[in-house]
Amino acid sequence: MAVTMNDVAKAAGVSLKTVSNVINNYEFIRPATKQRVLDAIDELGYETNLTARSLRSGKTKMLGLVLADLSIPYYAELASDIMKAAWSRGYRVLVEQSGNEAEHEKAALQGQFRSLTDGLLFIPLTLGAQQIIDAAGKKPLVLLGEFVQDPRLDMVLIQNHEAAAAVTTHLLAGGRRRIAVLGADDGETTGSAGLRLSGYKAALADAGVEYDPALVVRCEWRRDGGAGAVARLLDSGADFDAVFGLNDALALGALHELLVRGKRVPEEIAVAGFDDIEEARFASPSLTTVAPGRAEIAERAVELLIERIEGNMAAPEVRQLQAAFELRVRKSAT
Amino acid sequence: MAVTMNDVAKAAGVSLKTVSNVINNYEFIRPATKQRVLDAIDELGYETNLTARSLRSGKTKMLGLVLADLSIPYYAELASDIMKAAWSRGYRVLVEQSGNEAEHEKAALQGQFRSLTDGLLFIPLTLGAQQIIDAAGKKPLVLLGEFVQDPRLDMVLIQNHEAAAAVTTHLLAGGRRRIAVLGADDGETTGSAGLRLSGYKAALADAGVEYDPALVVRCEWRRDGGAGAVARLLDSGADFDAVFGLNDALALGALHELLVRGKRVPEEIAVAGFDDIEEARFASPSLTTVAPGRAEIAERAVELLIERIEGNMAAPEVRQLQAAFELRVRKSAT
DNA sequence: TACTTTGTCTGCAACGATGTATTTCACCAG
DNA sequence: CTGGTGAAATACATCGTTGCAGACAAAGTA
Repeated sequence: MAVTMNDVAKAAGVSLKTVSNVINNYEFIRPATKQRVLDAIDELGYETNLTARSLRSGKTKMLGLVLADLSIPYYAELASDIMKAAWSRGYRVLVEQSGNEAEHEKAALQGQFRSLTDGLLFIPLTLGAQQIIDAAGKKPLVLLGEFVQDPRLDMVLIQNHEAAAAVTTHLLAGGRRRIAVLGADDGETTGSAGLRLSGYKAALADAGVEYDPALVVRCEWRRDGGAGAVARLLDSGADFDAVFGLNDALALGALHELLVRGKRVPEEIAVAGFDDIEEARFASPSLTTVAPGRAEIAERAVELLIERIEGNMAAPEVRQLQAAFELRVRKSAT
Repeated sequence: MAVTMNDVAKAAGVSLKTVSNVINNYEFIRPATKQRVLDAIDELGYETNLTARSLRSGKTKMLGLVLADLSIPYYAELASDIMKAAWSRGYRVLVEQSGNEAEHEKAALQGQFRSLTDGLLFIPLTLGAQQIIDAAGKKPLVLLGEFVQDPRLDMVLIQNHEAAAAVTTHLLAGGRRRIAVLGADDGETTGSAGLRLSGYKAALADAGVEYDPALVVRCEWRRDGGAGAVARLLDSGADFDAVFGLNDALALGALHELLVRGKRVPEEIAVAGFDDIEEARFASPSLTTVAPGRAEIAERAVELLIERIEGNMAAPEVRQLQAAFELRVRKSAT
């Protein structure tokens, strides 16, 4: 059997509660007593049973993180940052993969996953604001960067519109006029895709360049999606001199397909992405993209969530933060 | 306050214990009673408090996973697979990033992290077998794929030697004779680096090609490490017609640097890696590499660990499994 | 009829910590 | 010497489950 507080208490000749007090840094303990307890802890190799503490205190010191899939580089990198941010504040992170399915997202918002965590960081992909509000329990919840915008929810936002506009403006400045967009529907206006598309449109309008819906291609936000979309564009004989992948995976897939097809990048066709994943820097040619402020998002989201958990949840003023983005100009679109 | 078993019991007009029995599928319960309890659960929206269950039962239904960093694609992809494998068996995974530091690895083996999990999947990078055995508690532990080999520990192994030999043989078959190796020390014989290096040497020997220590470059197993290593090779005027990165990140970094320097790949210099991360398929040119059986490793490791957790731990026969590997020939080295 | 067996359900204690309320004690002012 | 004060330590209940032992019918056996 494991060593318990009781064992320590006996060894140190104090009450169980005093041991608890020492461990929790209770203010009023005589240094001598404290030392005696500490020695006993050392000697017996005692370690607090976190499960018991959780049951009693109602806190687990764990944050939940719901994302589509860790095998997607952007999420993996974000998760890594979030775990570090949480760790430095004494929290652990329990990751749940939604696989981009509504059922899984809903399950993560409610249910037992919640009971294991003190609060949730959630990157919604299929659920809308109302569904989230309906499904979510009472525990703190912070939405991340992507899909949903709603005045009733705490969130840390990516500047989807502005950053996409910046990318587009950069392509336009390079003399490109026929910029294909990968990963959106022509009519889309909400979610990451919609917001980024609207940024693209706004930049075109600013530059007096006409918007051509034929250059907007719907596909999965993965490398193979990007590759397939570009293949279809080329096969259809569409005329374009640049490709804007709404995330880096799309852009990298497109880049690959273009090169395979013998197109020169950026001479014939420029390519730009969105996310600035590590891979972008080492692509050949290196990928021009926009860094949405991943580290800042992780940091602020964790901070905000923990504030909600530990602070008076009574202060119900919704907080919505925006991360600063930064254009990263590289070889694929100079 | 949350709904407890007691509330359900009252609502259903049975004892608390009966509710517990229903939830745990105890055999002898009259269907009518069972239904009444189930209805009450539904009506009240009861959900088991996992913390309380853990405290009482001593099981958390969580597996720990210790790896260097989720931002490294291979680990992220492996983690994703592991989480899915665990999920399908009713377990969750709690990830801990060691940051490749001995202190963190040790901390994860002992301490509170252990108490949150029923067993541990561990990818050791700095700790040796003896240190692991000394540090580890009594809970089940399965080592993954990489570093350590020891008859006293359960593990699922990558065929480092054989797979590296296969890659080297492939390069040799393509007519390459001066194959640089990135990510190892000349003298190294243990760990992933040592084992892969020895596979490389063996393949050379088999082909009657002389081993040149000057072609073995030590560096960090990251993209920038690979890029830097190749840069140093080129600057030193070394003569080589192929590069074998001991993992894909190294190879991709090297590939990038070679192309930046105007080398033609694979015509002048072939490049091959190890791991077959998703990114390898979409590099330009696509990366020849070896798939170490990631999905199988995840599956078997989880299976083995859960077997240890749930089975009689009394059966102390150490199990060491090997995953099948597969060479993936692509454009960077045909 | 009396006694076991089987099925169904219940009560109590316990997992290992923390919150609240309370007690003990030392110290100092009046 | 008493009373008041605050520091230091303690007692007890409690968080929400599950393990264990037992109660109590109904059914089977002798």
